[in-house]
Amino acid sequence: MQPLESVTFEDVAIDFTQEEWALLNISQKSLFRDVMLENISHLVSMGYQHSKSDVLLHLEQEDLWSEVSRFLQGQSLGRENALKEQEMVTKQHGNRKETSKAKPVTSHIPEKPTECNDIGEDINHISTFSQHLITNMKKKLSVNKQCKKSFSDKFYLNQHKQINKRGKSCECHLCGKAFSNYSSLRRHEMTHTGEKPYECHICGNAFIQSSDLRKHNLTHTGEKPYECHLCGKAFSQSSNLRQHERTHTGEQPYECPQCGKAFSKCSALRRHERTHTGEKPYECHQCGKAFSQCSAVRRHEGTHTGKRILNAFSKYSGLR
DNA sequence: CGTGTGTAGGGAAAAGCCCGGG
DNA sequence: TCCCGGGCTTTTCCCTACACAC
Repeated sequence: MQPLESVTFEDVAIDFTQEEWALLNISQKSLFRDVMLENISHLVSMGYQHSKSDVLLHLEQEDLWSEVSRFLQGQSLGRENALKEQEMVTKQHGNRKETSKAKPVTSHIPEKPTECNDIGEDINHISTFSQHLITNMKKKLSVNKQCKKSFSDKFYLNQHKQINKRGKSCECHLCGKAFSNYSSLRRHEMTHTGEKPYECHICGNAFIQSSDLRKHNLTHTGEKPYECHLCGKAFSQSSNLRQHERTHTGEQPYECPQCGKAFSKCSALRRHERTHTGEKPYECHQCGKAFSQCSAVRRHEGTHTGKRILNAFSKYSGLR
């Protein structure tokens, strides 16, 4: 098989300006270090010959570089030794599997734009921005050793391998995603063009795929074909049933990369992660107090309502 | 002890997108 | 190549319970 293109350190490196670097906390810097070391190890395993200068050009942050250069010195002793050394680094810094297992955050709220040079998206808060940078680091982890391209997640990696195997490629000219056949690409392109050929005759909602429309129709008919064999509860979508079944099985596939706590659903993990980041995206309309959970702010707002009613009552009844 | 808050468990509904098979 | 069914993932909203501080 022909190598598609040679990989460079730039392909796996994540650049921070001093300003961006200053926004990261200790654990984020640590994650950065782990990701960079892992990326370098991928390159080494693929036979990448580093030049010290091009690595250091990208790694000019604090004493991280001494660790990186120790690692790179290890390479010069031979790839095997280098990998052993990297394993040692891995042990020193905990289980990096957890890092690579973390799912990338894909949604951003465009409010106060801070531009991410990596992918050109706008990020609303500084904390979100630094999180986003971390996310981009994580995205660089999956490297296809066969053709030396990097991919955002396992799915695209596997898909890419498939395409390599079949020797053909249908790539979206807008986002670069690759598909195994033309019709998949056509369908995908609709997500960019906004084309939605299947329209619900009841509510007018439109969908890209006929199966999506059928799924949607169940919300009108109230049909719930998926039933839990343990408690009999029914659901309109199989995935909702699976989610429910985890309450019986106790399965908790979503693990917090920071503290290891596991959750049964993705959204619970994301909610939990805000306890680490300190992110409080929900604000009370009355007093501006911020909360990490939507329901917490609503509950809090209820206390204002209660006070208002109490005040009104006191005023009316002459009490005070 | 009551109140407010932080946090987590879980239900419900829905949508987006991809894959494999016919 | 298209259609279809199925599956995975994510999002949003909600209610609730428990622990804890004040």
